[in-house]
Amino acid sequence: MNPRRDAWKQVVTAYQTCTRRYAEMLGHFGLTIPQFDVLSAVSALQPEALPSTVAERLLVTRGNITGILKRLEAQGLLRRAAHTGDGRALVCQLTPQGAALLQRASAAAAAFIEAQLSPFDDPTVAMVGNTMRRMTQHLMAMDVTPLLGAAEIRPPPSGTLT
Amino acid sequence: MNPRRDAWKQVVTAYQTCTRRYAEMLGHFGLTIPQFDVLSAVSALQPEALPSTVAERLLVTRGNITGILKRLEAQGLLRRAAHTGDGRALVCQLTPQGAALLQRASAAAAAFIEAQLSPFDDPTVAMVGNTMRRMTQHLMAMDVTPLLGAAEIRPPPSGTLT
DNA sequence: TTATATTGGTTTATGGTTAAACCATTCTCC
DNA sequence: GGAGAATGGTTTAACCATAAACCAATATAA
Repeated sequence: MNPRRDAWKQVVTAYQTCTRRYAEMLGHFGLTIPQFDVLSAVSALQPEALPSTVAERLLVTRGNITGILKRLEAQGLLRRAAHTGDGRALVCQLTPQGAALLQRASAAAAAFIEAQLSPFDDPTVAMVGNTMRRMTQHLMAMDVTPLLGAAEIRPPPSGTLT
Repeated sequence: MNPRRDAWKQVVTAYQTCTRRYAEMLGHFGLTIPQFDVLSAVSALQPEALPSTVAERLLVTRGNITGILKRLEAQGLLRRAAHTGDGRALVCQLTPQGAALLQRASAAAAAFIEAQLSPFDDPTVAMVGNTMRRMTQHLMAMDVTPLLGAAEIRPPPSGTLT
């Protein structure tokens, strides 16, 4: 119908399709996407990978990271130890198994993206990337209040009913 | 580092940024993105909006839809009634409040996408959309097994420890 | 018709996500 | 040194999502 809106819909569909295939691929390593992302971040942030730094890097909340780290630790892929010198902080480190798994999963992840982009030539990829970079900038600066009509009188749902 | 992989990263970032702002916008109407999507689907599927049809349209599982419909019904935006003629099926219908809310939220959603795309001219938007459409096709057909190295010997996590 | 398969919907278990409240520790600054 | 702010981490409540098991009703087929 609207060709511009439809184009954005194609972006959404491609992203979602990619995410499904990517999750399927990482599943072969026993990892979810967030678990792989956290392992990667911890590895990249050595030797001082604090959970809060990982959260900031991945653009998620601290509370989110807590659970993922807990599960990775339960799987023996990662250890958390008290930070010497700051009683609040934890330091995360990959176990040898975690490091080995990450290495294999990272290679597969890189190959996945290569394969995903393989039908497209460099100028096309660059043009898409550049457009998306500008779009992110624009989205972050965008003011949504003028889009709301006179309609935001609805209170957030109060009572909780399962 | 790798310019092609970085370009895809820009797509991911733009999508995630868009999703955050979009959720923030719909929050002014007391809706989450999945709730808005379900309301839209139910409206579009009148007069025979079965939960399973909604799930198929939104590319999510049936079990997912159950909970969202329950919450929308608890908010008085939607009703579920037994299907006359098929004892298994339910028929979903928006309440007057649900229909009114959807109309206002839909207008805002359309305006959001317009605003999001406003910095870009038609050829640019069309090029991105077309590339993404082709990418979706390619992703769906892609075989991931050759990307796995010799590494998928890892069993899915067995024991459950919170 | 009766056995079997399919279909529509829900539930359960696991996991990701947020916002908000909270605790302990550290930092700032008077 | 001590009051108060800021920081690192966890917990809780709410929601979304999946896969798998399950139930009831319908459809298929023998």
